[in-house]
Amino acid sequence: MLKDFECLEESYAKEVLRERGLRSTSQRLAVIHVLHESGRPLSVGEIHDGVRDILGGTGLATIYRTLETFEGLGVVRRFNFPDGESGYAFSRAGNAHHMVCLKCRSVFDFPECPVKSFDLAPLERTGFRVKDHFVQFFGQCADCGEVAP
Amino acid sequence: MLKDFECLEESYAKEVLRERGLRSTSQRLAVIHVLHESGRPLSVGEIHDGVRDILGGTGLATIYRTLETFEGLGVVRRFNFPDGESGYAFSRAGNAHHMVCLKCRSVFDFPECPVKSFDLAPLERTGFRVKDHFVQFFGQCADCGEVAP
DNA sequence: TGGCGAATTGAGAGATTTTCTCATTTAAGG
DNA sequence: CCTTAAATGAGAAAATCTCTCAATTCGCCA
Repeated sequence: MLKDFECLEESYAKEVLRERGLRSTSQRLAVIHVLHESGRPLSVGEIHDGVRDILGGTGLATIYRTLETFEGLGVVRRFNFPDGESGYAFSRAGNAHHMVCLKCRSVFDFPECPVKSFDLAPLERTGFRVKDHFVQFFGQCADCGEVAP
Repeated sequence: MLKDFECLEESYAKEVLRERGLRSTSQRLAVIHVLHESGRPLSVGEIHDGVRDILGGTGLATIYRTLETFEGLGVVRRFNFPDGESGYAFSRAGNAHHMVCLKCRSVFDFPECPVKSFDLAPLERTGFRVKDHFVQFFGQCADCGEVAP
């Protein structure tokens, strides 16, 4: 099952699961597969549908559990769009910097962490100690820009 | 009603509502009042409880409608915490940069937009056109830092 | 390869959250 | 004050998420 479709993302997820002593079930791999194929964040319902297309009757609870597990592992990330919608997408651990196309909703990773060039001095002068950050840029991706400039 | 408690936030909300031809109802002002008093993002339930403490029986639907309205006006913003929780807090229009204390959950505005110092060139070289950004820094605020260094 | 034990899943009930409807109330201009 | 359209309340309905426990499946080890 799924062998013909195995992608880098699935191999990566398998490895992370094994490292943590968790099992690589067909359901978990199917979730990764669906997310990878889409290229944009998917809702729980969309993921559920996608997984059922591959595996047949899959419980909704399993989708929720799988997303929770993967989010904890840093393999999947939840995105919140400005309009209140949200979805899940594959994401290598630790990558918290994204460009989100407002038109096609695709998500692109940054070439490098942009926060490195942020001037945090005035911020920390207030006594706040920065431990983590989350950065999203919204706009229009190259493909959508060409179609409707 | 509420006159004795009127704060800057309420005046600001009133003004924004008037500009758009929307009414300053006691429910809407109470929502602002509750958010202002708390200083941290509140859940819909917490806001509902807070408003009922002031006004008595207030419909939950009104809270949802009010938050939606205010979010559209940029007066209120929804926050999504790393642990999946979320809440609403007062926020001047356009301010999309926040420091969130992971301990007390307070939200602080930035002294200035940190993205100004960010070099967008390598990013836009990929064809992506940046139109908006959303930046959150997570860490420990000055108060929480003193208590538990 | 076959079997064991623990992790994982399925199914559906249940809890929670959000939306919707429409009669009633209320803000704000005249 | 009066009028009128905006806004609310109440509860039903829809959507979303969680939980439980018996059945299944993965991964290890012989």
